[in-house]
Amino acid sequence: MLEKAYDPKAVEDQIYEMWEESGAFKPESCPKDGEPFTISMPPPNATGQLHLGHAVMLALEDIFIRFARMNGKRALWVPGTDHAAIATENVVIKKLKEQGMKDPRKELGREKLIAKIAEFVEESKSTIRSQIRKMGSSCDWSRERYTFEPSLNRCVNEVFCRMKNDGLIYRGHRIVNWDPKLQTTVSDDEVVYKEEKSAFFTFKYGPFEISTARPETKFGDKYVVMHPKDTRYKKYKHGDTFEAEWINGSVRATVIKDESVDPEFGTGVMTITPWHDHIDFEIAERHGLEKEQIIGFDGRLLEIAGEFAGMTIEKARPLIVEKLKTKGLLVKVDENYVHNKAVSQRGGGAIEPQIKLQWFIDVNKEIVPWKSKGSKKAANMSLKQIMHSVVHHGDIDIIPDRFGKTYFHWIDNLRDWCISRQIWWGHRIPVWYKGDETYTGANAPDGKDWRQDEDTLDTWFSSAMWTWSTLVDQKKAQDMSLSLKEILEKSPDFQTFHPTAVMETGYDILFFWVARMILMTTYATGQIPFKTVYLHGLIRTRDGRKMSKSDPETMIDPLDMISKYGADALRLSMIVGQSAGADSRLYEEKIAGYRNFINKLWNASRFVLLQCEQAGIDPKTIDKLPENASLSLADRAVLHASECLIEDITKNLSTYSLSEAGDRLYSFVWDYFCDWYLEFSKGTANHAVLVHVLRRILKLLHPYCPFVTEQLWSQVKKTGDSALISETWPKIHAKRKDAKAFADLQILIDVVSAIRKLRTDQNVEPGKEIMVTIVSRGHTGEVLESQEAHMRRMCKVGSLTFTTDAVKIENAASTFLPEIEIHLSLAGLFDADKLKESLLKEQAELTKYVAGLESKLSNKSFVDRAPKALVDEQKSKLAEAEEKLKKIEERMQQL
RNA sequence: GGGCAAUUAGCUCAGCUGGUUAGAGCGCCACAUUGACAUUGUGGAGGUCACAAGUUCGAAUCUUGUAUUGCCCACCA
Repeated sequence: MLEKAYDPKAVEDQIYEMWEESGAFKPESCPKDGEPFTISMPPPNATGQLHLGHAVMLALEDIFIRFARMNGKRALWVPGTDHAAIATENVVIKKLKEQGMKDPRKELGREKLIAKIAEFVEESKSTIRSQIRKMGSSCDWSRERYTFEPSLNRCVNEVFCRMKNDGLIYRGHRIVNWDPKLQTTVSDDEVVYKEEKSAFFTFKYGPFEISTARPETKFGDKYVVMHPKDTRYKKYKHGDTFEAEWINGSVRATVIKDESVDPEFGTGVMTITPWHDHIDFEIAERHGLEKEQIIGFDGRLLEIAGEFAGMTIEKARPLIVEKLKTKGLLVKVDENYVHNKAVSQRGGGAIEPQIKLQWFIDVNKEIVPWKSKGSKKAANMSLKQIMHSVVHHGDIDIIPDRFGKTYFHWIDNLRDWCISRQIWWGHRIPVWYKGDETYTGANAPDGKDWRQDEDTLDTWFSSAMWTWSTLVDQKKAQDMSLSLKEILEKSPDFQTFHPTAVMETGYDILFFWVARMILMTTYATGQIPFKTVYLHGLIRTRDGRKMSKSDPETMIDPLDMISKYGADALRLSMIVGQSAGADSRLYEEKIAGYRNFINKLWNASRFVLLQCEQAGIDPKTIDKLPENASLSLADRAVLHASECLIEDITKNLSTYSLSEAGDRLYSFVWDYFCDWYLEFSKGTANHAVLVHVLRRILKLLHPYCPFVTEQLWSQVKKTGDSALISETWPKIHAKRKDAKAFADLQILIDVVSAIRKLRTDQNVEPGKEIMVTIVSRGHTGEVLESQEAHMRRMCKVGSLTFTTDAVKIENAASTFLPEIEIHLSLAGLFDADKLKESLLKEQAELTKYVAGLESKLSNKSFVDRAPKALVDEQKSKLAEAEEKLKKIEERMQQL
């Protein structure tokens, strides 16, 4: 027999092991003719700890995959980890510094540092793996991949080379986001802006006044730019030159007219620093102006700064201002100027735009042949256009769809993607140099002195291939005689399981990752990476704040919660009540609430088993259900309800409405199955129905709470049935539907509730037996009479009298339902005042209700225009209410 | 500056294309408890659905505006 309370700790690990050993996670265990259904797990960073973001992702994907598996699909969930280039290198360098190394990059050199990082990653990976298991994730570990393993590296190199040959990857001097702290470039998406108050200076510059928050960049400024239509500066012509006294002496400056200048801002005139500002760079490009580097890659001023050369910006800024002031060039200072400072998302340091020789992906070159399903014909498109097309034409659905708009907006503003990074941990750029010669390929060409490009690729370059690079055959991927196309053709997994079914991830990486997977996969394979994108929101604290590592009070550690409440409870707490794309709040009481639910399910099952045991029946022998005709009212009603339940849950899960389905299951189990059906079953249990319905519940609930359902399944499954994970999804039996029985039982439930309320109103002592007289006619009367035993037990009623005639009532509390009068006799206990009070209250409510209905029904427009069924319904409701009101009035008179 | 969303009970949230007297969980109050379950049961209190106008026979639901909050994008030198 089961323990009194469910103890997740005692069973979860064992069950997981059992699943894994049984091979149930592999698609090979699914029916051979099943439709493939694939999910690529967004690979957690190999360095990290499992956090709530991962937990919610794992829970959602596991539900999708288990549902698909139980529905006979060949379900494959590919797990893996990401080498997370910058993030990982940072973590390891930080650790090495803590261990006393001053500059690990210099001290170790490239080879050794990479080895150190690799070593560290291997350790962390096993932590992540075990944490993923703790969540109950049914992913195929035999297919686990890593973004930095040889087969993926091959894919990266192949795609890079092809893109370069197609002219989609180019190398050029462009302005990029330089992170002086991490000593690397970062992409536009890796720059975040922080509001900052800083001094805003206005200086004299020749005949003009110019303003800046960054005087330290101004050494080389020799262009003043203004709007061509600005009348204040009409007398200056484009190309005019003038002498201006400046920081280190006089400079010769040129007037430039450009429409990008806002005449309303400041003086309407600005000087430009093309080397260190995106906008200035564009202006300079437009007019063919000279560009000069002012700040070095180490963040210090260069020779051009004269006496300030070698200083950091922080140090130089006040000195430069001071110097300009003594020269009489400082006009004013606004100390309260608020501007957005560009900061590195990874390193947290300031971003310094720089011009640098870097590798880029051209997103505007229209040379890739593509045809969306929804579009008429194939055309040569740019990567940008393909990204737009597949979502626009519905090849890919985004849930929730409002993110489609955000996605399009992002694409419209997309610039060429800088893919090179000056770090060591990552896929090295497969380009080789020797003198003026360049060679593109994974390996150096024959001959001496070929040097490989020092840079590595943006980590998202390789993760962008995740859905398919994880499916290539690893051996074939090492065969250098094959092209990428041939490798794909000879990879059975790729042929079977790609495109994947659904990509489930946080909306915060829609641009970073989802968009880039679409870009890379359509280009490299000619296929979309996934059919559906399901985006989940951020998990926040109870008061809506972001959980952050720096504030441990607010952090909820999923592993703590699992050991405290079980993985099932955690999963439910993150899924039920949350909708796609919306942030949600999580706190411990919520998880505890779902733990209670799991325990409720446990005990309900325990009750069922106990009933079987007492009757000497082995639940495992229970197979077929008896015919409907031989079942009790409650049995038929619960079977009907369970048919409806299957319908709803199946529909909701098929449309990714997980919260609705979870909520429905929760209230079915607790409010219907436990509170009513099991109560009815006490004394007159039908073991076949009990076990049958419980089995269904376990199946339907399994995707949500895999552990507890699997454990209970082992107790109630039919001999010969497999583990629940591999069971088939329940089918609907139309024959078992019996809406009439369901409605009849509802009458009974209403009566029982009404009697309970009377008891409470009258303060009837617990355990005290009471007498009840029920007046009802026709079918209702028959139903009630047939359920006498149940009613007596559930209401703790001593004697129950049924009659079809009105009765004379004295010393009784009364209440009225449609077609039913209930009188509760309480010799010596009857409190007329209390009854009066509650009748008065009910009368008042009812009067209001009746008045509302009457005015509605006397409204001609309503009667004419509203659907007839609605009008009839309201009419009968009115009649019912009026009758009830009459009865209450009569009863009041008697008192 | 541009865009997207949210505003319903003390708290966290449902409420689908307009139609019963607006729901749930937690919390609160009262009562119960050897019974599958105190990780429980029964009953209850608590909401003019942010505000205003409009469309409609009828609005939490549709339209417009206002306020507040949150997020994303751009970034003004």
